Amino acid sequence: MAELTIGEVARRAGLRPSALRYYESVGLLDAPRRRQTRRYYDPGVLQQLAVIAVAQQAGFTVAEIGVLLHGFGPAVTPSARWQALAAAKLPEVEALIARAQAMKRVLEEGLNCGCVRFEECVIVAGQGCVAGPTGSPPAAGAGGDRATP
Amino acid sequence: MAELTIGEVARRAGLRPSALRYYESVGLLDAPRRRQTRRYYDPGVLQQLAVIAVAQQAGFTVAEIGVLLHGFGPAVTPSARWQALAAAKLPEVEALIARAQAMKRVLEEGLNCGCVRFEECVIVAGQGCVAGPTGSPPAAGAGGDRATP
DNA sequence: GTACAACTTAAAGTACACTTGAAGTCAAGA
DNA sequence: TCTTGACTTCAAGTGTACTTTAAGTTGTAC
Repeated sequence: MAELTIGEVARRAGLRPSALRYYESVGLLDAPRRRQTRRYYDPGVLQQLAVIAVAQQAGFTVAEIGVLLHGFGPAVTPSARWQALAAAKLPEVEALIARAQAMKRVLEEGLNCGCVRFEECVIVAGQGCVAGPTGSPPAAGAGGDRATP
Repeated sequence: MAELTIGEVARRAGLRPSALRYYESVGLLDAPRRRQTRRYYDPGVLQQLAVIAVAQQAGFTVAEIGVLLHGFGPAVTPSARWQALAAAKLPEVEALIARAQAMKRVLEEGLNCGCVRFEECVIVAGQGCVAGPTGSPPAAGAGGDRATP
């Protein structure tokens, strides 16, 4: 059983066949050999898909995974590519964590807020709620201006 | 200066005029009065936009913000609506934080990894890297099967 | 030989929050 | 009056990672 159909690969990898065709079309996966029109894969493709899965779990986009797998030319090792990309991605992920934690704080303040109308609630001004049982001042950043579009 | 043009409101709120028209079209913003075809806003719209901004920072979608502002009928106070929605949203945000922290761990393991080829690196198998200076075992969850699509 | 499942392609669809473009209207200053 | 900039509507486009659909082909079991 050295050959796998696309359905078999998809089932083992927990993907849909359409995802495998998509990965092939964007260059993440090498084109497998064919008989007539059908694709037949070596079992090693499952390892490649595992690499892709880990990269996705790390937050890389499909385009970035393409660079990870094939970018920078053959002189650069995969490990070096991963490290270069990971070093660039880490601040993004840290920013995501900070944003999500800020969301959580806003939600928790809202849960503890006793204001009846939004307008009387100073959460809106970025200074925490005045009427609720929580009086803890939130993180810095005066309200009013959002990120420039 | 009791009236603001759409450009003026947009500038003060840090948005584009198109965003205000979009908010109006999906019901987040009341339709302002018009002279001829042009929109003229009361300054109070800035407070409404601030509420929308806070809700967005809390992770609510535009549809959810619509419920927040107008949903459940008039018998329910805005505060009660916020609390109902925030209680439902909090687990989502906590899951987002957990996912992002998992991403960060994967990236950091990769940065400390000394493997030359992906295939020799056991990060792929979900057990951390064997060759690198870090020997810390990662979180649970055996590799192989991803979330069902 | 026939039925049926699994495969093939290309194009379009999905979700979200807007933005962009085209073509036209309006207000204000010189 | 003319110009210029800001506005109007409506439709289509953006980015991401795929999925879905349609229409046709192939492999396998009976």
